[in-house]
Amino acid sequence: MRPTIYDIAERAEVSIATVSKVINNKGKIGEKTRQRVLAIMDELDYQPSTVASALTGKQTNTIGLLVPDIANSFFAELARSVEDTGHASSFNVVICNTDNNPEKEIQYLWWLNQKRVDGIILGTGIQNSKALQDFMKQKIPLALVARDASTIDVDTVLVDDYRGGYEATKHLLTAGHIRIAFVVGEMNNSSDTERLKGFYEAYDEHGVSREEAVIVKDNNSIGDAKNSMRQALQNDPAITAVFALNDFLAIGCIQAGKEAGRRVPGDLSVVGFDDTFIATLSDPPLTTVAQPILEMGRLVTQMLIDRIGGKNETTRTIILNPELHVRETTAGIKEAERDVTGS
Amino acid sequence: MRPTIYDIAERAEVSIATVSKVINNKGKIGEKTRQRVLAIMDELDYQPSTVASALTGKQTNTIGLLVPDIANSFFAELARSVEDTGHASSFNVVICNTDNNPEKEIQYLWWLNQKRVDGIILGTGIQNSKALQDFMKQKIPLALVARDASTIDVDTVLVDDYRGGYEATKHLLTAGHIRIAFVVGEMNNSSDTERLKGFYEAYDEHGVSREEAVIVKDNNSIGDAKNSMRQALQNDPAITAVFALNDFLAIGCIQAGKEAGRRVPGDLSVVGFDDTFIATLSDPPLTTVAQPILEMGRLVTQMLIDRIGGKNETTRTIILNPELHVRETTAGIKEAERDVTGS
DNA sequence: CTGAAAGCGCTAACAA
DNA sequence: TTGTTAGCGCTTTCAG
Repeated sequence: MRPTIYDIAERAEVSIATVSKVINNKGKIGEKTRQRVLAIMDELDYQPSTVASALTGKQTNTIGLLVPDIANSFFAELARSVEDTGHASSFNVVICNTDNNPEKEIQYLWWLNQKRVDGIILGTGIQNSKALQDFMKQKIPLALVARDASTIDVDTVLVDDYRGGYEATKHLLTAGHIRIAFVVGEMNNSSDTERLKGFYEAYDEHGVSREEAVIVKDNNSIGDAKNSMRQALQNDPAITAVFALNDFLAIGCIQAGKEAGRRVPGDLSVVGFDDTFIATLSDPPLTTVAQPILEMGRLVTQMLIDRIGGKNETTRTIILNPELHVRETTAGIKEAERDVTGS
Repeated sequence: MRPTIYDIAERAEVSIATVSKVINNKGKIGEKTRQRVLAIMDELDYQPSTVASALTGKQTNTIGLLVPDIANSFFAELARSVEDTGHASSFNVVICNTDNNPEKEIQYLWWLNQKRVDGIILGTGIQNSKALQDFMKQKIPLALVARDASTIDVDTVLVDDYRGGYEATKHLLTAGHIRIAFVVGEMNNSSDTERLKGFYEAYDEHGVSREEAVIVKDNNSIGDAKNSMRQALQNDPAITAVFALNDFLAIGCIQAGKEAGRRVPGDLSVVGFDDTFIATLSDPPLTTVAQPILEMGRLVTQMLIDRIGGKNETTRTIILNPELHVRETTAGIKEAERDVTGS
């Protein structure tokens, strides 16, 4: 069996209280006894049980992270950042894939609560806000990332989605594009709707009728985006640009464009969102609205840890600015026409 | 404060033993009391503390997963599979990013031990095998995935790397390629060396001198693979094909090839390894040796859970077959020549 | 500086 | 069928 504090105490001929003190170096203990205890702990490969100490009111040093799908690069990169930041403060992180399924979402919440994690980061929308309210009675520190939930009072880190949508669209409109496809997944969260608002705002500002915009929905997979886009291109050949709400969708659109004989960016400009590593892998490299993923992860995690530690009286919301990274999937419409006639 | 078993007992006017029994539905309890207790538990949002029950010898229902980097698609997909499988049996998973750093590796191992996780999946090499041996004295169930370690006796799931290397190379040799670049990262694990053996085996079998092969190393990042490959192509223009040990490296090579004016697959054929989702995103879609990632995750996790549950007396090793997925980055050397002359 | 003892929330005999 | 009680391994007063 694993040695316990009693084993150490016995071998060192001291009381368990003394051992406990050297473990947490608290109180005053003679240097000699301290060394002796330390030596024995080492000799027996002793490790204090987090389980036992948690029972006495101490932390579990574990936080939970809910995301829709860790296999999705955006969340994988976010998770990496969260874990790194947690690790730096001796926290472990438990990952939970919710698939945006409301039942899984709250199930995980309660599971984590039962395990007495010290805090939870929500990187996923919580569809069932009533259930969330209920859960919050448990008073587990919570923090939100990349998803807004103005109805509840929690620490939050997000990107200015409205602005991201605006910048991307402005980039396209300025290049002369009029008929732009707005490619979105389910459109079931605040990020999507905010980006759409920014999208329309740019239209208004450029004096272009919102009628010119075409909204394309899909089930948020690359394959489906490709199909929807192909469809859209058929129905409406006047489309010369697309703004996709994440890099995956954008790549699906590029594929659809190529298959439809459109050169990118010659005949079709594409802007994505997120700037995960796939944006640079794409051919051509994808112009996209970059979210500072690593920083977002770092910030939420730090906020959560601070709150766990009892700092942070009032809840805070940090809004980061997205940044348009212009690469090679966007071109001016003039250029496009020249290309077309020239060939 | 959160309600405890005492609160429930008091309100229900029964003893804590009774409450405990209904929680775990053990022993015999009258249907009436059972209902009453259940109702109260529900009313108070009571959740038994895993921490407390773990202290009495029960499981924590948590497993650890060590990987080099969750942001790497291969491991992200693996993690997803592990988490799904764990979830189905009510286990949560703690992720640990080791960066292949020996110190982080064992640190995580001990952390997890201290938290009394029920088992650990190693999806990363453990460089320090002496430290591992030491750790194993703790008798925490361990399982290995995607990495061989014949020196220690643990359940293992892996892919036949030798065969994967052989198949990929054979595909290229059969197509007429002779001078093939073998692009690898650090070459610090058994997978890499096994694949290399398979690579050479194919050379031998085709009666081609091993001298024709050129080994290209890099620091296992896409950018570095690109640089190394560019270099290699300059030094040795006779290279007509590359076998890269993962899809990232393969994409780096495609980029290098394109920049060097080589058409893919016209002037340069590329085969990757893993078949993560980026293989299909690539342009052109990447020919690659597919590892059954999801199945690997499912299998290790299930093995580990079985062992935790006390089944699985003897340790097992499951070897899965990789499968060459031929897509569009490989072409015959003849074809390539025709292309060149024809243009 | 060191130790005795109570208690954290739950499980599991063992009684009743 | 239900309750009493002794731990699980550790922290934390409070005495010495």
